[in-house]
Amino acid sequence: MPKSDPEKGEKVLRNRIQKAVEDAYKQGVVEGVLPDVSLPASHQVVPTKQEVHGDFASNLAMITASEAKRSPRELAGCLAKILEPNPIFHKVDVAGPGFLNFFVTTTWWQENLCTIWEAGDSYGESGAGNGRLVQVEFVSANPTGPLHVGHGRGAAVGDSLARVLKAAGFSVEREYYINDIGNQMRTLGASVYLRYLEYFGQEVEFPKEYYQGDYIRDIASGIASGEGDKYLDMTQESCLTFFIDTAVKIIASDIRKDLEEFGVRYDNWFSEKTLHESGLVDRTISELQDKGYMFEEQGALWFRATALGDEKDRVVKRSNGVLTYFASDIAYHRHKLERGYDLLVDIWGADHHGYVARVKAAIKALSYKEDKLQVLLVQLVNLLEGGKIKAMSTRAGEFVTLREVLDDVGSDAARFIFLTRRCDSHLDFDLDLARSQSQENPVYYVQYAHARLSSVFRNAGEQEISLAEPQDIDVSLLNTSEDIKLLKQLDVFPRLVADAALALEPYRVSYYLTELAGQLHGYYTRHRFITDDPDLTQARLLLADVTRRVFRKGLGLLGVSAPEKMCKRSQGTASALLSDT
RNA sequence: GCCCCCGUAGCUCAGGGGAUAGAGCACAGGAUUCCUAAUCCUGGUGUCGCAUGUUCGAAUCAUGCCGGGGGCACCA
Repeated sequence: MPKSDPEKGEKVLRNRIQKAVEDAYKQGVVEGVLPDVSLPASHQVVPTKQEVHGDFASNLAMITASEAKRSPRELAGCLAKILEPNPIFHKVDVAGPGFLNFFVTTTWWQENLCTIWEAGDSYGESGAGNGRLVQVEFVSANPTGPLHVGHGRGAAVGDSLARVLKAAGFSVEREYYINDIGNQMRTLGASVYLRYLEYFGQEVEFPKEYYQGDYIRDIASGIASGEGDKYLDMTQESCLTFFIDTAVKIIASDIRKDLEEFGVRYDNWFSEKTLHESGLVDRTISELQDKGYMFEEQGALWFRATALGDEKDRVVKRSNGVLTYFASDIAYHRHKLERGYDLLVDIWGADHHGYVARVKAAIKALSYKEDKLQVLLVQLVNLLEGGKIKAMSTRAGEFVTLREVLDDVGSDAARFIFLTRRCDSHLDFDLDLARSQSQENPVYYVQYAHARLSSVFRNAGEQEISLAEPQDIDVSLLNTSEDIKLLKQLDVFPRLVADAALALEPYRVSYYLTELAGQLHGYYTRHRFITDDPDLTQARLLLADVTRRVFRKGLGLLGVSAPEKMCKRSQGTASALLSDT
């Protein structure tokens, strides 16, 4: 058994093939069989989509054809002849309009398994991010009520993205921005105050625009039982701060608990209030004033966003002297930028897309490059039940909370489903599907693959079979088409993670895992891992071990558990979600 | 009206210059002496919204149009 070769891995293989093709062209020129043209930079060696096209394809013949004044197929034929003897190929084909198709030897894939094994639990990680420091800010829901399902999607996307970035060699921090100041807070405090009065039997008129949810009553009665009736004698104005602070504290801590139950932990909880208290908001505004990015009109102070790519100028301070939230946002992003991150990722609801241009304008005004900030807009979630959309009215406290969904379908199913779509596409979250303990539920499909492999090792343990050192294993026994397909799919993993990180698209991981699970299940029904032949058993256990690790790692990137056994959870009650109808 | 996103199989969606456009669900049939059948196998469907253009090549890029959603407040 040859030792593993550090020169292996999918990326290396591709680069090697690309170089081989280009060298072959030069050799052809020297030998006089190919016309002397400059090799275009657009030459690419790419993985193929179909098996019949081999493992990789080159488009060199097609893109040089017009300059070379020869037919692509003819050029490809010459190249193929030169490349054919290369030992990493067992075949080089000319196909279609002039593609070169490369079939890598099975030996390469088999030996590559040892390379993967040696990477251990770090397999899938890479240095694609070069240690660059990224901050991901997500959810950041106002602490005026519990999180709803839409926030859940943002949480799943943000957290998983952070995990993927970390695996791809970025340093990552997660941040939650708490809007704990401003008009909404006054409304929140006043809402609690009125419920507090009600608690003590006072007749109050509860305005429509106040927060209607029952949780407001809970907070009020909590205050009543903890602090008694001492606020009854005070004016609303004099005790409002207390009600605001208490309500925010309770709601924020509930939000935090919900998120933790969802597997999301933050490095920083950043308070908007502190931006004002430290004077950063005022300081930033006056600096932008000095730079000429501010002007006054009709008594208000405006940020000249149109000078920097936005369609409108934006108010920073209203004529009544009150700062807008945008003023805080400018200061907040400045604060983030000054903390030295190489990249800021903001994850917002799609309804905030009008905000992107103005915040980017602010970043430019602060003399930073606008691409320091990447905004991901997460589209709305439609909750489906019984094939119908459950309408969510944000007003009047009628919404399905994240907690209800978690209690109903569990964190794993919820996270997986949130991560099966690109974030800019609308997501139909089918509760019946998420709840179902069987076939249709995509999360179990992947988890079951992991559980099956775990079960194989449990059985091996019972038979006192343990995995030998890979160098003592004959990997050439992994020679069925299912073996080779699995080996190839495993090989793709690190590149997939790196690409997902660079594209800021964590959902790619769930696609990959679903595909890998399909291959594993197919393998499982056709072949046994534990066989009568000890050598074959060792080879297959090595494959099983590596595959299992990829599942564990991949599920970890989604924040989904990788169970050793599948066990039915107690059926959640559907009625819990219908309480608002 | 202006801006952003979307339009691909009956449904939900991948693919985002490359070859005969894919997967899941749904529908029908089949598979279990053997590591978990929450699994596997077989069966077919497409005007890639429409139209021009860019080129060796367009579902993919550009422009226009049609349709759906969202955004365009001294709101957040």
